[in-house]
Amino acid sequence: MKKPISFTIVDDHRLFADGLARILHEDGAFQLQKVHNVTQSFIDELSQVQSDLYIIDIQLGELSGLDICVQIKEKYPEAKVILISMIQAPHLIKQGRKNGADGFIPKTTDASILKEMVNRVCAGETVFVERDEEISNPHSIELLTEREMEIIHLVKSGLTTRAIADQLFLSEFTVETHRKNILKKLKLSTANELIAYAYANHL
Amino acid sequence: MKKPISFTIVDDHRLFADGLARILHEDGAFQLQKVHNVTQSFIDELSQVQSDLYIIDIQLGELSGLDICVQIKEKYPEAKVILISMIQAPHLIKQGRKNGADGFIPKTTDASILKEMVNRVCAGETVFVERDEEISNPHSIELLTEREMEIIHLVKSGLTTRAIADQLFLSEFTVETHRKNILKKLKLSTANELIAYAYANHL
DNA sequence: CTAACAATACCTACTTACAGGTATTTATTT
DNA sequence: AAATAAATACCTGTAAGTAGGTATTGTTAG
Repeated sequence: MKKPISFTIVDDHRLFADGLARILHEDGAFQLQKVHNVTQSFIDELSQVQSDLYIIDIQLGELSGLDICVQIKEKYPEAKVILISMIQAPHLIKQGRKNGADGFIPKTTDASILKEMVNRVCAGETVFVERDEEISNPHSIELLTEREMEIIHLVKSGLTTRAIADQLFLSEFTVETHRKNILKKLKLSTANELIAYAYANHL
Repeated sequence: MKKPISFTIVDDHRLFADGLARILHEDGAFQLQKVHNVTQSFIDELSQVQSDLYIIDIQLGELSGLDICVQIKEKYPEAKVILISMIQAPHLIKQGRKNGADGFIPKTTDASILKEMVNRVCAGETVFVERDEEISNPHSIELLTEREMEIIHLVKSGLTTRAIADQLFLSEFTVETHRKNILKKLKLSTANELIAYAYANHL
């Protein structure tokens, strides 16, 4: 007889969490807690109820499941964390590993795979389901440096070169250089295209 | 004893569809068909199996559930269609009504609400769950005209004023005027901000 | 009917972005 | 020790976008 495993599902999509709960329930898991209204105050709730396993959606509106993963691992280093995402982008998986997650699964996979994965993670394995299909320019994305990714995030939020330079305490020239290198690497020609690209590829 | 209702779930997120299937199954629904690999060839499949109710996700990667709704309503005018979406934006709900859907529900609602909704829709009602919280500048969005929305879509995809003008057979001046009016209405100052805004608010 | 709105088009002055260079410093790798 | 990559910074010329106007036409609501 296996020992009981307690789960916590963190997802602002109740319908998804409700369905997921039923899937896991079939498998004999209990003490199933669901968290929907994911706010920063969720961190406080963490200290009240500890689970053996946390299943966390990455795309949570305001917050990122990647950050919550870090917070949970800090509080409960022995707890298992599985990240779930709408998209299976390499950079998300990479970041998930960095943040100490025990597993990653895209929402495009099915219930049986999740169940198998949960069992393996609870047994101590780490299971990262890699992308099953490439997104547009995967190679190009890999080429980008840390600093360039940082610049992209700022461009994406609508900032001008001037504003980015101020924020990062850099020269405008430097920011423009980074910007040009980014455009060259991604084979784009304007900042507008870059923003569209970044959103489309969830950079 | 109620007559049996057949369902079809259209969603590229298997995990969501699997969970949803279990939620609906509890309610005594059967002939449950799930469609995951949603491609344009799905239209062909439609002619093979007819359901009483179609539950369709709007965000399907390449395709839009809004389009599939139209196609289903054309083939089976008597079939019920419920749209599901990650976001409860007014423009999506509006478009859903236009496209003949019988209901709309955001993923943030829970299983019990969905069940109630399914029952009501099958009974002939139309049920549109409106947004329970406002997104950033809801009033501003309403102010936008059809043409302005069209321009936004093109700006959003990274096109320049010149390219937009060519595509719409307009003068560059005209496009610039629209652009300025959009920025004024949304209280933004650059195209970059507009793109970021459009993506963030799923315009 | 007429006031308001939407869509169209033009103008000038100013700001920001882009293309295509060069160049220095630091850290890492061979 | 030399080569490579990353991050930094600068320059010039050209292209594109923004601010703040004006103005005409057609349609719609009061």
